[in-house]
Amino acid sequence: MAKSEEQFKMIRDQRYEEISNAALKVFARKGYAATKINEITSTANISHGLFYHYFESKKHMYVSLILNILNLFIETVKEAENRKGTPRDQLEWLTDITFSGSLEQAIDRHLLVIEALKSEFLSEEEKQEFIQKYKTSMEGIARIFEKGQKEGLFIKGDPMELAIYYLSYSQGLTLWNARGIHPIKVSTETVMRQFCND
Amino acid sequence: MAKSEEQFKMIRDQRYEEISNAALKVFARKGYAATKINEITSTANISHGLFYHYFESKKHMYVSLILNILNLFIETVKEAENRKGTPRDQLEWLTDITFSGSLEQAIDRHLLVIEALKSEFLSEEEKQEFIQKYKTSMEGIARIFEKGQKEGLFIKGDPMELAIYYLSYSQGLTLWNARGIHPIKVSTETVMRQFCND
DNA sequence: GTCTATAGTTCGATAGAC
DNA sequence: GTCTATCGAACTATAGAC
Repeated sequence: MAKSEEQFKMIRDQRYEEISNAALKVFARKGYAATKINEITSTANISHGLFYHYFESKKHMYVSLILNILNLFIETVKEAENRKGTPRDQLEWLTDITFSGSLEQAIDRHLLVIEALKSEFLSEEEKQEFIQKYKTSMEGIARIFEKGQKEGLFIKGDPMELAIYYLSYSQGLTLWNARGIHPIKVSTETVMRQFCND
Repeated sequence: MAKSEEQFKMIRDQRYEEISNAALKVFARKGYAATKINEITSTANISHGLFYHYFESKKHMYVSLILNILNLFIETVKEAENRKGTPRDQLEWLTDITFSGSLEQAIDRHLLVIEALKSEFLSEEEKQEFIQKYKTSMEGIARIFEKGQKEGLFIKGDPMELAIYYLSYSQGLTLWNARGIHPIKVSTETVMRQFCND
C-alpha cells in the first residue's frame, strides 16, 4: 500500500519533469502565445488530456516553469557569492556557467525569462513575483561587484547598474547565439573586460 | 480627375502609415502570435475590415513592417560610415542614435527585429531575407571597426565578431530598458569602453 | 494514470451595404 | 474608402471510458 503510493509519486514526479522539459523547449522556441498544448504533449509523448491531469491550465504551467527557472538562477548566484576566490573569480565562474554546460537548455531558460519579464498576459501579482525574484538575483550580483570594487578589482559605478550592464550583456549574447546565424564562442574575458581594472 | 486621384493616394499613404505605426506598437508589446488584428485596428481607430483593404494578411503586414525597419537600420549604419570624424566618432554617433531620439519607437523597432530573427512562423525565404539585411548592416559596423583598428583606436579581434558583440550589447540594454523595472540611462561611454583602447 | 471525443471560445478573413 | 455582420478554422479545456 505504502509502496504503491511511493511508486505513484515517482511516476508523477517523472512525468512532471518530462512535461516541464518539453514545455521549456517549445515555449522558448515559439513564445507563450504561439505555443499549442498539442506541441507540448507530442514533444513529451503524452496525450492531450494527460497534460491537464498534471497542470491546471496553460498559464499555470507557464508560471510555475518560470518560477522554477528564477529560483534556480537565484541559487546559482548565491553559489557564486559563496565561492572562494576573489569577487572577480566569482563573477568569472558565473559567466562561465551561463555560457557553458548544456548550452541549449541554458539558452531556452534565458529566452523564457526574457519573454516573461516583458509579458502582458500575466496578472500584476504574477509579474511582480517574477520581478522580485529577478531583483533578488541582481542584488547578489551587485554584492559581488561591490566587494570587488572595494578591492579595486572592478571599475567604479553604482553596483546595481553594473549588475544591469552585466545581465544585459549576457542576455544580448545569449540571444545572439540563439539565432544561429553566426554563433560565436563567447569568451569570458571579453565579457569580464567590461568590468575589470586590469 | 487627376487631382482626386492624388488626394486618394494621400489618404491611402497616410492610412498606411497610421496602421503601420499602430501595428509596430502592438507587435512589439505582445509579439506576433499574441497580437490580434482587433488590437491593431482599435489602436489605429479603424474598422476591422479596413485593415484587410490595406494589407493582404496579418503575416504580410508583419513581414513588410520588419523589412522597412531593417532597411532603415541599414541606411543609418551607412550614414554613420559616411560621417566625417574618426571611426570612433562614427560608432559613438551610431550608439547615440540607437539610445536617444524617440526612445519608445526605437525600442519597439528593436524588439520587433529581435523577435523576427528568431521567429519560426516565417518561411525560410522570408527569414533569409531578414538575415541577409541584418548581415548587411553588421558588415557596415564591422567596416567601422576595421578602419578603427588600423588607426589603433579599437581593441584587436575579428571585426565581424566585434560587430556581434556591439549589437548584442545594444540589444541587451534595449531589452533591459523595455522591461521598465529599473530603466537606466545608457551612457555611450560605457558601451564604447568595451571596444576602445584607452 | 492515461486516452479519445467534443464542447465552448477565439480570431483571422470575407461579403456586402453605404 | 469605410463599416458591420458573419463564416469557418484552430485551439484550450473538459467529460467520460478504460
